Amino acid sequence: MISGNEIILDKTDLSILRLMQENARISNADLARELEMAPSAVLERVKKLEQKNVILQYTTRLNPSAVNQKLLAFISMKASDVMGSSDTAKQLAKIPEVQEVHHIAGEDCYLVKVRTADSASLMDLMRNSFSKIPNILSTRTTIVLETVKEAQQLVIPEK
Amino acid sequence: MISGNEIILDKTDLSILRLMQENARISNADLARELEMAPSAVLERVKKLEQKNVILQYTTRLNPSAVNQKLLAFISMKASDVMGSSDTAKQLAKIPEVQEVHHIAGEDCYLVKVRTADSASLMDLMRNSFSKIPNILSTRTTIVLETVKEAQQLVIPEK
DNA sequence: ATATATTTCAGAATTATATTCAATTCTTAT
DNA sequence: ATAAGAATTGAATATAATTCTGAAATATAT
Repeated sequence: MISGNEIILDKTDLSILRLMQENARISNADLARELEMAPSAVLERVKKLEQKNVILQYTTRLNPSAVNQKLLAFISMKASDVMGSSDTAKQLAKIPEVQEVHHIAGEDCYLVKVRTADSASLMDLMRNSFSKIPNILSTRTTIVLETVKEAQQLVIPEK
Repeated sequence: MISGNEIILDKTDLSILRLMQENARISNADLARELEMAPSAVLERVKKLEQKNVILQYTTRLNPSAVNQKLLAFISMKASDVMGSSDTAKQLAKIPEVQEVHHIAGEDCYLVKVRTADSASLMDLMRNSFSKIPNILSTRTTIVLETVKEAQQLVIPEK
């Protein structure tokens, strides 16, 4: 095998993924019933999908309000990164409140999705975390008033 | 209780949520071991968290490339919605390729996160789905070159 | 075409887990 | 203090996960 990493998924794999994306806690037995296969066969496929890095994570979507993460914002920023190096992005990614970091087309630009308790917490974050990252030339914050559709990953407070 | 829907989560609940957000397929037995509690007690809490809508969904994060969703873009749009009604957002939310729909501050503005196979698919989507939604006055597409951090929900092809 | 290797699958056996429930302990308000 | 309600435990049993083996199907090499 010279080529390398082309991942081929058949109909059965895709069905498994569809069911597990919908409900990650579906039992292997139920999966097998849906697919009309033996549980052992299904289990083997799931393990391969994990190994092949098709399945990245089983996660739980939480109600943001319930864990006191009521403010959602997108911050776009201009940075003076040298081509190829993206230390800025990596440092942004380390901040727990930062849910997503995307390097976007156009300029030296990053788009960051942030979730905090309120606007005061967001300002704290910008003062204490963002301001310590070098290369950031400017930021522009967009507050989300209402989210109609979403999948998320939240920062759960210690206590 | 006159107030109504204040959800109170204790330390144990938060630990459960933290563990389950990290790995939705953790067994109840393992959860109990981690928390040094009886499995039955943990199970009861998890069920309550589901009932109280703290837990929204157990989901599986997939490798976008593996399911042929290689292009990620953010589309910001101006719409002529009447205050309060947000049919536009609801219609956007119905499109499977649309992962997120946020109503953002500033003007009558929506921010939409879209994932497709490639730029041709994105253009198809804009021609065939977006253009059929009334009230949209203008759109601006931002292509993501690289994602450094993310949680997602993907459209899995039928076959 | 044929042999060989690889992959996929089903079914049985074993081990582990989920689930239920009655009894008990812990909380909280009075 | 104490009653009422909530949460937890532990044991029993119902379900499920996991492992293994061999058969079948598929792919690859000769």
